[in-house]
Amino acid sequence: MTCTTAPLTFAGRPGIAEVRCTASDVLRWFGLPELASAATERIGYPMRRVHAGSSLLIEGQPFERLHLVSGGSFKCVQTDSEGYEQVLGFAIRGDLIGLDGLGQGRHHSGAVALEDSTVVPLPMRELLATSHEVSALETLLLHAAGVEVSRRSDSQYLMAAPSSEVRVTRFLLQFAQRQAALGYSGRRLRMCMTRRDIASHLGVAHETVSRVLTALAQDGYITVSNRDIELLDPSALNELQRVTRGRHARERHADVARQTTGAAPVKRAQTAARVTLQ
Amino acid sequence: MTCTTAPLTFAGRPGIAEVRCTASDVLRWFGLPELASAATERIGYPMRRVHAGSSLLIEGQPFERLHLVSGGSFKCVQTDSEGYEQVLGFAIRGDLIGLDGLGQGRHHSGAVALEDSTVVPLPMRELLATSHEVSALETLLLHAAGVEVSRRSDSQYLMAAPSSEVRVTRFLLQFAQRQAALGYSGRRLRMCMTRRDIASHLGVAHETVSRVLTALAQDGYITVSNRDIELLDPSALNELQRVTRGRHARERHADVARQTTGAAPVKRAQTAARVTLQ
DNA sequence: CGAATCTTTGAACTGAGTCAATTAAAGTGG
DNA sequence: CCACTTTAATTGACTCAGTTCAAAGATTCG
Repeated sequence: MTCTTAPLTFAGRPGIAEVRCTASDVLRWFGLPELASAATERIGYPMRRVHAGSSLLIEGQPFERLHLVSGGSFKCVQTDSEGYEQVLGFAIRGDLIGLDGLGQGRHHSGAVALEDSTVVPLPMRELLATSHEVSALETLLLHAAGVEVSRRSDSQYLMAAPSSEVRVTRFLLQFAQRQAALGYSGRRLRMCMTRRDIASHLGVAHETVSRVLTALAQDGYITVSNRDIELLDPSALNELQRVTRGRHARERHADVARQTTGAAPVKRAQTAARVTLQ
Repeated sequence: MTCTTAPLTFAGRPGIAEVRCTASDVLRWFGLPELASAATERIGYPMRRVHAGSSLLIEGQPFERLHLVSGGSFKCVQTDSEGYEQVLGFAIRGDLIGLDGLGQGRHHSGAVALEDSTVVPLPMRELLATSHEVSALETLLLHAAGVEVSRRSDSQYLMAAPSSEVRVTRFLLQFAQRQAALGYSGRRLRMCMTRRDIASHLGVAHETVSRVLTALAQDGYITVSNRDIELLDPSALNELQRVTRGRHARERHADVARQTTGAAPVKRAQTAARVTLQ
């Protein structure tokens, strides 16, 4: 809930010089290192810490700056009139938060830190002014917007999946891919969000997320240890994920299960068999 | 599938001068009339016709221009490896199509005309060049990106709804709102898409869309005549739409049904009664 | 170390998906 | 303009995946 507007010092200790970074750093974190130049090297931004659980952005707030996540992670949420919190997505290092504000000058969604995190607040006014001289920043902005739209498409694709098993699988693969793109392991995942957050994002009950994860683990596709998930068989997961609405969803699924029967433990194999028999 | 790249003449008749519009027109259609100026008046764009059922954009195509819908409507789709067509959204007059291409320089989704339509193709290269002098175009671009992100959030909210009844209701209300914003009636809706398209967008079976619509009609909330839908009781629909995951969804629903019992025909009232009794 | 939150698991019920069949609408071509 | 085909929409019957409710572990955090 706290959202200090005054310039923050690192670790919240006043008197210590605040940590800063350059526009070049921003471009590199965002994934456009080739745009860094002497000009961007001269532009500096202060950084800001956000503690686990506190809000970086609140819905309805006027849009004044974007935030680049330089460390940690966030969930982007929209709270409806009943108090239900819809998770729209998760932001990790390199992601820009707040682009929805570009439309109406007001944020339509909030952002909550999932762990202690750091961001680079980028004042829009300044950014726009500078971008006329330094075209790299203009490119950054448009590129970011495009990436955000694409990412939302992916989320829509997630949520449209016919079965919750497919939804969870798609989510795992997408998350793994993003981690891999940052240079982390695409197999050993540390999930920074709760099951409830995942459930909200996928549009299912949180118990279902739990059940699907244990089911996938029983099939030998993954291992689950609390928030640590390892993808044992990404290609098999890829098959699972492909199942779509309309065409023989169950058959396909059975096929996949059958292929891995050797590795699949008893309980789950029965399910597959029962399905196949019909 | 056809996607002519050569400059088109109106109604496809060669020899007739092509229909053009100015950047001022574009700004007005998009909803930013206050940005039109003498400068934008001097910038001209040709327009293009797209026949019902043909593709304006194909997935994977390199991103070269945005398209402003000046008449008609489109569905934006993503086709997965199994051939299943996921509808990401619908574009009507004033909407910009193709913003997802800003990210990777390549379109991740396609666009298909739902009826005979007209668009204004805006070449990105030209747009970027001009925007350095005419800031209205820069504003347009950023504004459009923000609106697009917000719109996707709305879609995610749609798809996350716990029951298909809520999903369809939210969709109707959102669609009505967009029509109203364009100056059309927000009550009498002409749905330009098929039930299947709606179903895909909401992540439900197309039969379910049909059933929900007839159910809503039986309750007296709407009337349905093929693609013409009239919202009889928007405020009641608003109540329905508010139902979220987790808290007494059924109770709430029953409450709503009870309020309108007077107007509600027999069959549906029974349903409500049964629910209330539990 | 206790409180709170998160996670898992079980049991029961039902909403919505699938399959199937009929009706309606919209094209198509003679 | 009217048969004919094709596609869209509705409706019914049946079944199961997933929600809800409940309760027991696990983990985190003051």
